[in-house]
Amino acid sequence: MHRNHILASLPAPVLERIAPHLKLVPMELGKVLYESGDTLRNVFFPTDCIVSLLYVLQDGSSAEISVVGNEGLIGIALFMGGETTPSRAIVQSAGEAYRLPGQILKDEFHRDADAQLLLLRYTQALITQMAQTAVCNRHHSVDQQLCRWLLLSLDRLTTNQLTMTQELIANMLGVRREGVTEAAGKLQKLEIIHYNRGKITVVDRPKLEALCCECYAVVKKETDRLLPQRVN
Amino acid sequence: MHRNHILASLPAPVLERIAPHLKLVPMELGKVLYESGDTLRNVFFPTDCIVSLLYVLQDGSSAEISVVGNEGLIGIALFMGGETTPSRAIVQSAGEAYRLPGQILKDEFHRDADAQLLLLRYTQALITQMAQTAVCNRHHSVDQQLCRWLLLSLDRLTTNQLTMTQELIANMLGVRREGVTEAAGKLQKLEIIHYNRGKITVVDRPKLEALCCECYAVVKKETDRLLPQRVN
DNA sequence: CCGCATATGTGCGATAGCGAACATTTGGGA
DNA sequence: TCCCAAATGTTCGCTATCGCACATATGCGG
Repeated sequence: MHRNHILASLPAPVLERIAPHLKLVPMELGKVLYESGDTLRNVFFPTDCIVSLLYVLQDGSSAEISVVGNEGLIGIALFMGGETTPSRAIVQSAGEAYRLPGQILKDEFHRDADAQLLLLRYTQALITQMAQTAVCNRHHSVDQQLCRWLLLSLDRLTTNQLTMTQELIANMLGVRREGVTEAAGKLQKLEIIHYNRGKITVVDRPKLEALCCECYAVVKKETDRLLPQRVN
Repeated sequence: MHRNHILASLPAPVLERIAPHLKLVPMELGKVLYESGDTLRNVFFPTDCIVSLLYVLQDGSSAEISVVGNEGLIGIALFMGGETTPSRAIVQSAGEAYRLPGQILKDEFHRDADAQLLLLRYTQALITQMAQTAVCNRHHSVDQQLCRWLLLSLDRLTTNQLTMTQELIANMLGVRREGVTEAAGKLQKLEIIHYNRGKITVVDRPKLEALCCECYAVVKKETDRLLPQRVN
């Protein structure tokens, strides 16, 4: 359970109480944890998977508004009192996560002040990520945003390789697949990444950070401030 | 105090306790309530003013990530545990607001469960607005976004006239002033709005809603669901 | 090891928005 | 009343991204 930073940071008594209800479940690539408007029954604490929160428009176009890995949890709407959200949560990188019935977390949220503070601070970090995404969408190029996206993913993985087609990345970024092809081609030419049929390997992370817009660093800094126990 | 929906919805005992600390203060156009990174000392409950939350990039360009009027409050980072946020809060439409020392609200947040639920649900509504803004920034035209922005402002005013130059709107939307001029010109030609040197009058709201992208309605619906006591 | 579904590459015209330069209008203060 | 700063209007070339069409490459299942 220590592999998820939120679980690892919960006060011992809280963890003891919820432990019996935690179940490690597989998270397959592409699995939808919840659809826009669904009533949330469970929350998920990723250990080694990555989940994207997407907003989907009526015409089917979409944009990723935040990414969740082992630094966080999926289902904040439960303790925020909303029960549902207008977003879709989809597994972007396969792995595992601890599943917990929402009510159990909700109970602890109201019972333990430290747990509550932790969850609220994580939520604020998530808010920062969403807001910065909004600005990034407005002002930065696809090239820069791809760098940002790769860094966000990299931070949530233990390897430097991700399994992800350009088509899927395009969906996340809310741009055309061709745009991603072009941006990724540039990065490959610069020997920063290497990719092949859905496998992307980042070979020069420093250069990736250099090409990226400031949005990545802003969010990372704020997340580290809010959740200092976080390792990544 | 009933003019702010959050204050109006607080449990009576809570309101009684905080009332002595509430001070009605003027909110002048352009006033910055807090800068990115500032430690928040007070929270503000607008009665008839509008405050924008902006994210500002290093190069000075910016984008509005949410709007707060009498349906909400400014300073959620206080009870979310962060104390600061990377955003700027600026008065977009003059008026008044109740100012409250942050610590007072924080105390009530931890003391009264109903007050806490209310504040958290408002925060979730704000999250929805930010996320939808991110998608809107990605996929919709300046024309549509101007409509959305006008509707958001209109909802927070008692009149159908707003005091706002195209230059300022451009800052909010994160686009060029000329882009706003063009979009506003179209709306004026269609007899939907009328404007003159910083005064904009909306004369045909239904048409404005028809031209707007879905983003406005999505956020409104979700806000109404989360905060049913809201009048607007 | 063959074939096909899937992933990636490329080219083209169209367009929205940008950046800059400059013209025009207008209302409030000296 | 007049003037000037502020607000709005207009033009032009430029670039990023789009939408579409189609070409090419490649790894997995039979």
